[in-house]
Amino acid sequence: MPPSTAAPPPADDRDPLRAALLAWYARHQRPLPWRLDPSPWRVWVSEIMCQQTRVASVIGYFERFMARFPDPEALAAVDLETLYPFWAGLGYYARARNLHAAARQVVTEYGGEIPSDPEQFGALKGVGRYTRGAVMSIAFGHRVPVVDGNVVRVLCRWFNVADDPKTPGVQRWLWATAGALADGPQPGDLNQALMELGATVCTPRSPSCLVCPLASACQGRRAGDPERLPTKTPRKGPRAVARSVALSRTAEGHIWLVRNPDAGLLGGQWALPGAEGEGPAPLAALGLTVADGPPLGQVTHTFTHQRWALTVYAATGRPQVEGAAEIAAHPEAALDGLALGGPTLKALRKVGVAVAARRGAGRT
DNA sequence: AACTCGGGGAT
DNA sequence: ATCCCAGAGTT
Repeated sequence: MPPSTAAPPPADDRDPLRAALLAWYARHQRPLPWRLDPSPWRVWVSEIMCQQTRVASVIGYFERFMARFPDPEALAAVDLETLYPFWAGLGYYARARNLHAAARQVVTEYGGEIPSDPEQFGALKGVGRYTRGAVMSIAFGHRVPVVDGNVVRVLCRWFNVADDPKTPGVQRWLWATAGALADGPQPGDLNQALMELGATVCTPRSPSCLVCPLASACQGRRAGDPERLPTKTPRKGPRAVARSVALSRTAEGHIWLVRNPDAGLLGGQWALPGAEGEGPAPLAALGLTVADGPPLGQVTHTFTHQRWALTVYAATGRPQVEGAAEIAAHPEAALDGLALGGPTLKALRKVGVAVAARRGAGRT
């Protein structure tokens, strides 16, 4: 029923639970680094890094990033190639490019000061409705909502919403309901409380309803089996892609790598030269001479929408890859300082090239 | 509205 | 193996 009414719950139902959420959050929040010092820049960077990424895997990247880029000016002053190693392994590299562009916007348009106006901040590259709400509420205290995957789950269970949350009607209801909750004291804490609850209590599977501050009001629980919510849409499986890549060394033993163009998959990341297809033929098309004998190894790497089967061949020669941003031979000792894509990292390890297990360890 | 865009932790 | 995560941009 809630989505069809498209109205937030009445205030007198909302306020006691709002207080319960804030009390629960004050007691049970995780001590995350950006909560120690919630400056606009730190909150912004944390929100970008956390997009579609678990908090636990962000923390290390966040600390290294902030040590090297303590403010928008520091990021605006470097080029993308300097930034990429700090993002390598975190995924979704357009986030890094957009943040870099946005930092330059802040410097040129706002004198280096992050705008506190939601309209202005929301116009920056890579800042969508969620990130705008998060930074504006957490760092500036504006009473604006956030709706992320956690909030969707919490609200759909709380109000027993069985319709697909991706539909426009439910989206409107979600933002309106989250907006009503955020419209009060401590909007940043309230927003974080909803997300924290979704991340630690109202989890996708096996929610801990017994310790939930909303349990008595939860309509999804009252209706039975809150775990069925939110309704999930069936997703397509990844498309299978066969790729051949080459381990080609110079006379000095340096390894030929190519850097992907910024746009597209693994944008800006270094990779072993290769192409779609099976066997040595795709590599010969790159001007490489493939050694006789069996391939050096095989690895698989699954993205959201593609499943790569990578075959590594020993080869000689300098690769000629159409559209590459850069082609260069690197000594093995220098590989750790490069932004290496996931599939290449796996392939190098598979064929015995030592690469540090630690990811995102940018030079400082 | 449907795709693209990563990687990993939890189950 | 599957799910899904402090989403945004493009088509």
